[in-house]
Amino acid sequence: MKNINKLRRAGLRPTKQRLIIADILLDGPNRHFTAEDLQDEICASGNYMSIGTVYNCLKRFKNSGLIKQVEYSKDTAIFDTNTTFHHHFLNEETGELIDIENDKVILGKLPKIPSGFLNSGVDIIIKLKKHT
Amino acid sequence: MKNINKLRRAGLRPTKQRLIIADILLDGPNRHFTAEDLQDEICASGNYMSIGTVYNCLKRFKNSGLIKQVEYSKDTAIFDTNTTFHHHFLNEETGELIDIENDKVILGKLPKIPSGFLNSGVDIIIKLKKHT
DNA sequence: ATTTTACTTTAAAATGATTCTAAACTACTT
DNA sequence: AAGTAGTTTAGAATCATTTTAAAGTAAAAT
Repeated sequence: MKNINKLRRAGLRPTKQRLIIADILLDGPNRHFTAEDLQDEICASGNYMSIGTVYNCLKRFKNSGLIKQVEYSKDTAIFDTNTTFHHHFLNEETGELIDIENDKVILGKLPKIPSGFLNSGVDIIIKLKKHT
Repeated sequence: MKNINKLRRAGLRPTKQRLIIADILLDGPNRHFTAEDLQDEICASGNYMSIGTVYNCLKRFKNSGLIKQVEYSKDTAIFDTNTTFHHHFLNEETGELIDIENDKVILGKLPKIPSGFLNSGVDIIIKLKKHT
């Protein structure tokens, strides 16, 4: 149960609800999920949490760097427990995302950054369709 | 007034409403816009169109290849009159998008595509913040 | 240990973008 | 000119997300 410390280190008050979420998200393998997915898992773990709290916690976790949010999701927000700098494959048929670790991609040529601005991050999405 | 032919070639019945939108979108320089932006422009041109029709037309225009939709927009759908294969700068503070033509970026190394799938397109977003 | 204070959770209402519905309309075909 | 298939419309419906205001709880101050 060291998630209480993870929360404290992240500057988050370790409430019962945040610990439930931390236990679900921060120990297992990386994954992509929606707020509703997480609420279902909370239920499956024998707990209950209002959807408002789920959204609220996810926002705090994100702002504290415990999770990330995938930037190019359409209708529903998708969160990501992989907080490293990385990219994604996107299965266009199912919407499923697969991580691409940063060292698997190299940008050989970059455009000139508009003057007055800095490059603050590159997101690459490789869309996939089924091979015929 | 050859937009009537552009619509016909795209397989769209050239209704009054679609022509109003085509005149606004398809003649000037490229741009990024939301459904609401477009409705405002329609008003400014002295016409009226229900927001449902604006959405409906945008969907048809998109499916016919007359416009594109930017894939990684958050809350509001952003459309793009630039139908070439290209990428974007994203001003993180304002949400403003700037096109990056395809030949300005080269991917020097690509990850292995998961087996059973084909690469069906790559989207690159370079986020920008103001230079301090 | 008790009180205080600030932050958190909750259910429900509110919001905002988008889609759907069913009726009225219009472009195209015959 | 008449038929029919596709389109527009206002308004209702939907869905994800945020806000609200009250009740609850962790941490700080007494």
